[in-house]
Amino acid sequence: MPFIMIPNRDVLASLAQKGYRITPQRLMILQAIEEASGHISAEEIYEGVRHNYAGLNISTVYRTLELLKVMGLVAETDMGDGRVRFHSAGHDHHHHLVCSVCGHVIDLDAAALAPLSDMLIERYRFRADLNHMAIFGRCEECT
Amino acid sequence: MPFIMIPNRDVLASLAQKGYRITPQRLMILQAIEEASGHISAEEIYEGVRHNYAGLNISTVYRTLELLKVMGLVAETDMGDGRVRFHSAGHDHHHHLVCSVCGHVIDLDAAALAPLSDMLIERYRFRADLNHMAIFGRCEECT
DNA sequence: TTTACTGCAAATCTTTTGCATCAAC
DNA sequence: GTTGATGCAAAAGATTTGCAGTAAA
Repeated sequence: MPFIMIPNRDVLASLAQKGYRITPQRLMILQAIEEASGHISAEEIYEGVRHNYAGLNISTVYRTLELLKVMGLVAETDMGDGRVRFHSAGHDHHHHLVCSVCGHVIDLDAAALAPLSDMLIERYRFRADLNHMAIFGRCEECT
Repeated sequence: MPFIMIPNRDVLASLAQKGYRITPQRLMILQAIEEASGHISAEEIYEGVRHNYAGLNISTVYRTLELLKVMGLVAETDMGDGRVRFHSAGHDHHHHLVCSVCGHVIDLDAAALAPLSDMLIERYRFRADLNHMAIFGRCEECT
């Protein structure tokens, strides 16, 4: 009953290898995450996929996201708006500068926080998972 | 109907000055935030205050926190456990290294992130409000 | 006296869960 | 045929809101 789907070979292999099943719902949810330019919420994935497959249930989205998260295939970021957002872990790591006033999000590449990461390990023996990070503040326009 | 209360002159002055009223509930909520060593949730404030004043309602706690937040008297931090935590904005700024495995929280003083803050302003014109920041990762024990 | 604040109850919103059915392997 | 996945509905947990009564100034 599904439609077009762009399988991500690596992800599908990871799932199959651990005995998880490749279902149309999972394929469509994965596709929605891949296609999203960046951060996408469970509700947005749900709405997006329903355009092709109205039968999808929101709990399936949450269960799939939980699975992908545990497998390290997607990462989540809390942008402070009361819902969690996801992005493909395969994409290059990046961070988010979130403007508290206008909500604008500036992406920041991983390298920009390398010094911070190094300092935390050296001084606190704390291995920061900086792919989960959102930094709040004010953007240039809202200063 | 309240009990002892340790008024914080600055905060009380700020409230009165803007026409907000000084109520026993607000005094007790403020006291609870002041007494908390660090981050405290709405539910914890509620439970703490109820020891002295059983009549308090949780919605009053949320409304007071919202007011104090807008006035810049308290700051909030999302430690990733599904509820927001607060601390007095008057206290010296600090940050949190949150272990995703054991939940342990290491405090980090503001100075440690000054280089990051400078870099974000210089390179992105983004004024980070680092008092709202929690960094997730793994602590030494959980590596 | 005026009107901001509170308590109460109900509503919202996101995320989770139990269970019977269904479909991937 | 097995058993993991899905849909449905209901639950859970945090936070918000409408409203009428209460109390701070």
